[in-house]
This record gives sequence, C-alpha cells and structure tokens, in this order.
Amino acid sequence: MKKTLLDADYITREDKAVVRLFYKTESGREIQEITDFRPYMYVLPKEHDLEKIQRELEKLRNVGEVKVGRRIEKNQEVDVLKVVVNQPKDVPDLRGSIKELEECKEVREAHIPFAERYLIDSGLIPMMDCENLDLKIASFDMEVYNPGGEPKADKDPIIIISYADNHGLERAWTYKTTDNLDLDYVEVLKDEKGIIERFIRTIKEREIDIIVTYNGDNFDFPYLKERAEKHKIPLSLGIDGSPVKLERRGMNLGAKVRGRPHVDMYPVCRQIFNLSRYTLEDVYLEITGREKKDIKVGEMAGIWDNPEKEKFKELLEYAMSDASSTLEIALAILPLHYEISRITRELIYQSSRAGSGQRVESLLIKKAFAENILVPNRPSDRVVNERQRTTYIGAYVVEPKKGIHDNILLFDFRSLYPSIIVSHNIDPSTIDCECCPEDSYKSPTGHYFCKKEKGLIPETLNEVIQRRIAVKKKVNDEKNPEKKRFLDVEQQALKLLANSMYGYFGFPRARWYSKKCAESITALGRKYILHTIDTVPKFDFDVIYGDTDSVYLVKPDIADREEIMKNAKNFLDEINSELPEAMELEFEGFYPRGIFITKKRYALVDDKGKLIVKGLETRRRDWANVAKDTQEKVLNALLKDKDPEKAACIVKDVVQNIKTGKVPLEDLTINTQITRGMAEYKTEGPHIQAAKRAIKKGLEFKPGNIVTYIVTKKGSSISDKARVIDFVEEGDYDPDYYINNQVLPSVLRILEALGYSEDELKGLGKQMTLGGF
DNA sequence: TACCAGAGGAG
DNA sequence: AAATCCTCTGGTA
Repeated sequence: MKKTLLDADYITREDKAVVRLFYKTESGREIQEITDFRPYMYVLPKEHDLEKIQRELEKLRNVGEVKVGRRIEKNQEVDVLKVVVNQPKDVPDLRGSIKELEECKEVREAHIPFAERYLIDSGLIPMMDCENLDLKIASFDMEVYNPGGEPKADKDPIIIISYADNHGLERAWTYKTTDNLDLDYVEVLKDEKGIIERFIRTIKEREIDIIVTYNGDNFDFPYLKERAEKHKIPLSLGIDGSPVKLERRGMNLGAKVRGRPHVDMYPVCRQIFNLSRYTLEDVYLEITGREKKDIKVGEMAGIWDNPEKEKFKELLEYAMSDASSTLEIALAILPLHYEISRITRELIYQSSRAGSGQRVESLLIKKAFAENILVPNRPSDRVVNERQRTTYIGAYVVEPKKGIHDNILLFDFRSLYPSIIVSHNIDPSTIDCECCPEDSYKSPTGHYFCKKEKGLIPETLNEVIQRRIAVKKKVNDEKNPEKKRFLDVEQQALKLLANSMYGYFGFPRARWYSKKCAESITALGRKYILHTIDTVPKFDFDVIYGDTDSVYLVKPDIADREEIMKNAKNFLDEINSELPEAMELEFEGFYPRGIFITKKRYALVDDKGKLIVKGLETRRRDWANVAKDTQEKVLNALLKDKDPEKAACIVKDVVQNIKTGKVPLEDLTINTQITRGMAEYKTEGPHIQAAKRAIKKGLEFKPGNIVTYIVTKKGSSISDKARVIDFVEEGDYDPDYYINNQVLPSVLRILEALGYSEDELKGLGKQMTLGGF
C-alpha cells in the first residue's frame, strides 16, 4: 500500500520513549509506533584503554549500554564509545557528566533531537510519493476586530474565519450579517466561540493532511490560540487530538500541528521570490498574474461595528479571497517543498522553515551517517563570535569600461563554485592532509586537498549535481506536460541545494564550517576568471566587464557576426581545454548593445530587443516607481531607439507631472526593510522615522517588516517628511524630493556614463526642472 | 564637506 | 541564522 510520511515525534510511555510516525495512506491515516529505538551519543576517548572508559561510562546513571565501535573522523578510522540512553530527557545531563570525565575527549551527536535521530538512522524519506496520495490541503485566514490599529488578542475578537481546501469547500464563518448578502460560502454562526469551534471541526471532519496559512506562524495561530483559550476551547487540531504548539524559532514563532503539518507560505515566499513587498496581494499577483481583492484594514472595525450591506459583503469577499488565494499559492509552491523534503530528508514542517544552511546541514548529516562519519558538534556561541570576527577574500570584479558598447558577448563559468568544490575535492577533512605529498597542487591560499580520499562535501555535492544532470535530461525527453513540470521542480530543488554548499563553508554556525575551504574556493575562482581575462587579448577581444564567474567581451574593429562567433568558439575551446573535468566556461549570450555605469550596475539589450537591467535603481525596492519607470524608459530610448532627444522628453514630462501633483501615490512609495529592533539604530533613516510615527498611531513594526512610505510635504528633513503609506492622502507628496532625489539622479547617472559633460547635465537638469514654466 | 550607518543588489 | 563585493543615500558633525 502506498503511504507517505508527513510528520514524526516521540512520546514517553511507561518511562520509555516511543517514536511516532504519521503517515498518510491510500485508505486514510496511520500512526506507526517505534518502541525499540533508544537515544544515544558518541564518546571520543582520550586514551586507548577503551574498556576502562567503557566501565566508567557504565557506572553513570541512566546509561543503558555502552558499545565499542569505529567511526570516521577527518578521513581516519577512530575508536568511539556509543552510549545508549534510556530517555531523551536524560541526554543533556548525561552529556554534561560525560564531558567532565577525565578519559573523555569529546561527546558527539548528543544534540540531535530524538525523532530526527530516528529518521536519520532509519533512512526514511518524508513526503515520498506524496503526489500520488491525494493529500488534503486546507488554508485558513482570520479577520480580527481592530479599533485601535493593531489588534490585541486579549480583547479584540476574531470576526471572520475563512477556509478553503483543495476538495472544493470554501467557507467564511462570521457572526453578524445583513440582508441579501448572496454569498454561498458565508455561514453565520452565533459568536466567536462558534466560528472557532466550526473551524476546528471542519479540519477534523474533512481529514485535512496539510494546513497552510499566510503568516500563520506569527499571527493567525498565536492569535487563534489565545482567543480559543479565552473561550476555554482546546485548539486540538493535532491528528492525535493534541493542541497546536507554538515553538520559538530564533526571533519568530513556528506553529506546529501534530500529524497535520502546518506550512506558512509567508516565509516560504520571502525565500523564493524577490519582490518589493510580500503582502498576500503582491505574492498572489506574482504567481498567478491576477489581482486579489484588497481592503483597507483601517476600515475593518468600522464595517463590523456598523455593517452596511455593500461594505460588509466586501469584507466577507476579502476574507474569503485571503483563504482561497493562500491555498492557490500553496498548491503552486508546495511541490518544490515536497521535493526539498525528499532530498534533504527533512519533515515538511522543518524544510518549509529552513534556511539554506540548515538544509545543507541536514543533507550532510544523513550522508555522514550512511558513510559512518562522525558528525561535528554545533559551534558554541563563543566560537560563533570568533568565527564572525574573521572574514576572507571573495570574488573578483572587473572595473567596467564605462559607457555604451555594441556587439557584446557574455561568457560565464557553469556553476563556478560547485564545480571548484567537486573538481578540487574541497572539504574540511581533505584540506592539507598528511597522506598526500607536500608538493601536491596548492590553491592560491597555500592549501592543498587530498587526492586519495573523497571528502564528504564534494561527494555529496557531486551526487546532487549528477542527479540534477540526469533529471534535466529526463525533463527534455519527457512529453507529458505534468510529469515534465514535476521533474523540472526536482531539478530546481537540486540546483538550489548545490548553490548553497559554498556559502555553508563560510557560515559561522555550520558544523562543517571551514574558512580555509571557503577562501580556497574563492581564491580558485579568482584564479580561473583572471586567467580567462588574461587569455582574452589573444583572440582580439576586449574585456569590458566581469564579475566573479563572468566576462563581457567586445571585438572593437569587426562587426561581422560570423567572424565574431568563430573567435568566440576558439576562445572557449582554449579555456576549456585547460580546465578540470567538472569545470566549463560557457557562451551565455550575445547582446547588440549595453551600457555600463559602475561595478554591478549596467543594462543590456538582448537579441530579441528585451532590456536587461542589473543593479540600477530600476531593480531596487527602495526607489520610487516614478524614478524606476523613468529610468527604464530612458534606457530603452538610448539603447533601443538610440534617441537621446526622446530620453530628454520623457524626463521633462515626468518632472512636469510630479510638479503638478498628478502622480498617484502608488508610483511614489519607497519600500525599505526594518533590519533590527528600533532601539538598535544609531542613525535613523526615513523608513525608521516613518515607522516610529506609525507605531505611535497603533501600527506594529518588527525586524523583517518592509516599510512602505512616502516623502510628504510636511516637515523639514527627508526623514521628517517620511510617512507610512496608510497615513498619506492622495496628492500629499514633496515634488522637490521626487524630482531632485529620485528621478534626476537615477536618470542623470545614465546620461553621465554616456559622456555628457557635467555642465551639459547641469543645464539639462535645470532645463528639466524648469520645463513648462 | 567628509565620514559613517544602513540598505539592497550581483554573482 | 549561506558567503563577499560593491554602490548609493541620508544623517551627523
């Protein structure tokens, strides 16, 4: 019978730990209990009298059994003692007392949570085959009474709970109504208690497998839990009837529903997409291309207090669309996370909340177990701090030849860092090994890497890369579009993981942290790109720019496309003939025109006439649309139409519009993230001062939130004038700021790179500013 | 005017 | 809780 593992935990029964595996099967749900698995840790002994330390360990309280064994550490077999413990809760104390023992050098693998330990040792793969099991997925969302800005769970009730599942049920539960609402999904219940109970009952009755939310970790679930407690209703959504558990995860919370994994799409979307903001509306638009219904949350309390038919109907429609769009987003994105779960073998609850570092580490721990390798301990805070204090040199960036260029060729190394790690066997266990002769090849940092034994990380990475190559081939061969999509998601997940491996070496909290490895990788990267640049003149190309793994070339005298491509081929062949097997320089594309401003800031037009912009204001969330759109139009006028007059006209018109107050607020908003607590700022930029004023009016801002603000008319400095969008009236903006600090700088930078003199630009700037008057 | 903190992008 | 390199703005003295 087909089944898929959704969740796992352990309980204690008669003083014994029992692992529970929560499966979805063809016929419903199954909970498998594992009673014969015990927690354990490894002890690395100082001396070789193993039996002596074995006897010492056996004397300790709560030790079940001590076994002598061999494990691999730094590519060498070493003696270890495996200490089996009765209960997970005994592990921390026991670990402490073992560390105190004279004979003990180190305790290993004591911090791996018990259920996770079981998953590692059993080799179970979560979410296996889950696409064939018709998982029941439900989303929910709440609207909350908020008369004083941000709602307070101790007094402000939930007024609507909306619900949608992938088996066709849509509901909006509330406890007020008006005549002729005419919405078939609305159910009017008695009170707040009634809607909470109905929600819980629906999840259970419809046998939901996965619950999805948008920000449920830090809003809906904590709020719902507190309101449910007020009504003395247990929030018993767990498949075993257990209540929803709120876990601390760094600065945030995680809402855990036992056996019915909760996936919060908000952190998932923040990780996957690069957007200016991450409201449900923005993300829905990004995924579906459709606008989602939105209302002003400030009006919600008023509508509830005084429900008029049209407004109340709109509120319910909005509530319903929150749940159904969250479900739609989840159905689009979950397949990627099923795949990540399978690859890293993490439960979906974990993998949907994990960062790149944690994912890489999960994969490595599983691989280490399979290879009998001892897992390094997590670094202490002291060690983390030490690691943070030392940095290393990264990539090389070529100073661009500023201005416009024609017929540009782009070459880049395919997966530069992953290919270096694999081809040079870069790993903490292979670096400066004793078995290879001292005179073996040294990287530019002076380190060399073992030639005999493959390291854990290069081996794991190579498997990921090889699997991706195989899957990509299958994608190409597959005719069935659904299967094709499925495979494509798999190769995307593998790519994501392969690209995270280098960063993991330099991550201060990594178990397999190695600054030496990280700096060897970047040093080799610099060596390869610099050698590539050195080879360019031999083929009569000029380098106009390059960054990390890429070079942009032009052939100054020749315009014949065929001849250019012939040279390009010869150039590629020469470089590639000298590279290690896993590495390759590729021809990436031809661009008829491009403009280079500074390092990491340039724009290109491709063969199809499409404009590609890198690093410029157009690409940044902390610039207003009015500046970004104008800059893009100017780039098009210059690069595609080759018409500076047109560019000047565009700018004049925009300046005119700003002056006459015609520009709508949505084109003037600036988005900037809050990166720390309000008290930690040494200098407060406009977004912080705007946020502080909004906090006084009842809004909440936490680290990670994006402030959307306008520079208004009222105030002296820019920060004085900055107001969060919710409090700005249409038309209240500072034209001076938007002309002189937004539109003109972003546009003039481009004209400057074109070679207009400063005086000319000043004149132009003035002319534009005065234009029309 | 010079310097720094802060932010967000590129690869 | 993946890395470094780089540009640019606005506050501050």
